[in-house]
Parts: sequence; structure tokens; C-alpha cells
Amino acid sequence: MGGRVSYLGEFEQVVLLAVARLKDEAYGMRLRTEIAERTGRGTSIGAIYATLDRLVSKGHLRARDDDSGGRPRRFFTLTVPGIDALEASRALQARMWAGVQLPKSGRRS
Amino acid sequence: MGGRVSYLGEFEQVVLLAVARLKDEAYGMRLRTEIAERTGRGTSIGAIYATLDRLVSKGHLRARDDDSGGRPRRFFTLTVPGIDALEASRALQARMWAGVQLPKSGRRS
DNA sequence: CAGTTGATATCTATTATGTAGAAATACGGC
DNA sequence: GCCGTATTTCTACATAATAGATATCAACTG
Repeated sequence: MGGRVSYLGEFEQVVLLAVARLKDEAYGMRLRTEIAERTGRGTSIGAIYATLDRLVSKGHLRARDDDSGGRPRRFFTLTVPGIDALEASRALQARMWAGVQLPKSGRRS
Repeated sequence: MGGRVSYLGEFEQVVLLAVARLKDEAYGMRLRTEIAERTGRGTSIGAIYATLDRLVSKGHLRARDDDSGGRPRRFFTLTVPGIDALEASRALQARMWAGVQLPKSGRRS
């Protein structure tokens, strides 16, 4: 009941998908380079962590501190609500795009 | 120069696509019902207009006041930068989703 | 044609998201 | 032990999202 859905922000989606892709290598700095490489988008490290923290507190990610020696890192994994949120975002976008035909912008490359 | 790209927010994308879909029927109240119907997402009228105004000031939409008698309405149309921004968003999402395989969440319905 | 209703838009306020960069922490090499 | 560096934490601020109350004014109603 209720069905209070909270929508993912634009950058939240990007970060969540980067976590999905990196699997067991998903920690702050690595996520940053992954996002930069895949999107061409430069982001500050602060931007990454702030978003990760928010996603953890919303229950979309789980964080685990790595204690097994080596540099101390914080790894992130998707939770079930996180997966659901991603699927909901994709479905929403599909519904909004369906049948839309954009006038051509001229910027064809 | 430098290519300062500004990314569309989540709701901005939704609104822009609703404008694209509605074509010459794109005005505040109508956009609201379109978005509600297509996404199941209830939004306040204030949310719609705030976003429309932002998109106009960013140059992604053009607004024209309807003076031709009848109820006074403000119609919106996509600009070329608006079209480009939508295409860029779609491309970004495609790149981030490519190859991602989500663990199944259990919520199959 | 005065009053009311309903469709539409504007305004004000608040919370959530996005963003940057400097500071702290602690490993690994020397 | 000192230093460089990979990593995270902290602090601050800018932009986006959201609600709802208020203002407008055409259309209806009698």
C-alpha cells in the first residue's frame, strides 16, 4: 500500500549504474574514473561520495568497509530496492520516450 | 568555448519529453495531465511551472503567450539546444546501461 | 450584467540533489 | 620514521524538485 516512489536523480542513476557495472570493484575513486571514462563527464570526488552516502541512506546501496589489509576502502553494492529503483527509472524513461519523434536538430554527426 | 555541458535533471527530461509529445498542445495544465497519465506520477502544478521556467531560461524551451482569444495560455516548444540536450541524455543513459546486467530483484510481476 | 465557477498561471517557501575542493587518514616505499 | 599518494571525510554552496496558496480571467448562469 502507499507506493510512495522516490525517483532517482540524474546523477544518482549514473552512480548506481557504475556500481552495477563495477561489481566488487565499486569504491569511491574507482567509481569516479569509471564514470569519467564512460561518460566523458568530469566529477569531483566530493560529488561522488555525497551521492553514494545519500544512496546508502535511502537504502539503494549497502556499504561495507574493507578491513582485509591494504589501503582502506569502502565498497558499495546494490540492494534490492536499488535494483528496483533502477528498473523503475528505465521503465519511466522508456514510457516517456515511446513514440516521441524529435524534430531533427541539425547537429547530425 | 570549452563545451560546458549542463545535464538535464530527472524531471527536466520528463517535462521536455512531454512537450515533445504534445507538440502544439504543450501548456502547463495539459503537461501536468500528460505526465500524470503517462508516468503515473502525480505532480503539483507548481512543480511543472518551476521546471518549465527553468528550461526556458536555460534555452531548452521557448514560451509563447497565446493571445488569440479564449483562455489565456502559455505554450512551450522545444528549441534546438533542447533537442540536443534530450539526445545527449538518451546517449548518456545508453552508455551507462550498456552491458549492465542487474541481479534479479525478486519483484517480478 | 453581477456573481460564480473552473481552467490556467504566478508566487513564495522549503527540501532534495548536485557539485567542488580542501582537509584528514593511513598504506607502502624508501 | 618520513614522504608521497590513494582514499575517504568534511564543509560549503548552487541548482533542481516539489508543494500549495494566491491571483487571473474567460465562460457560464441566472
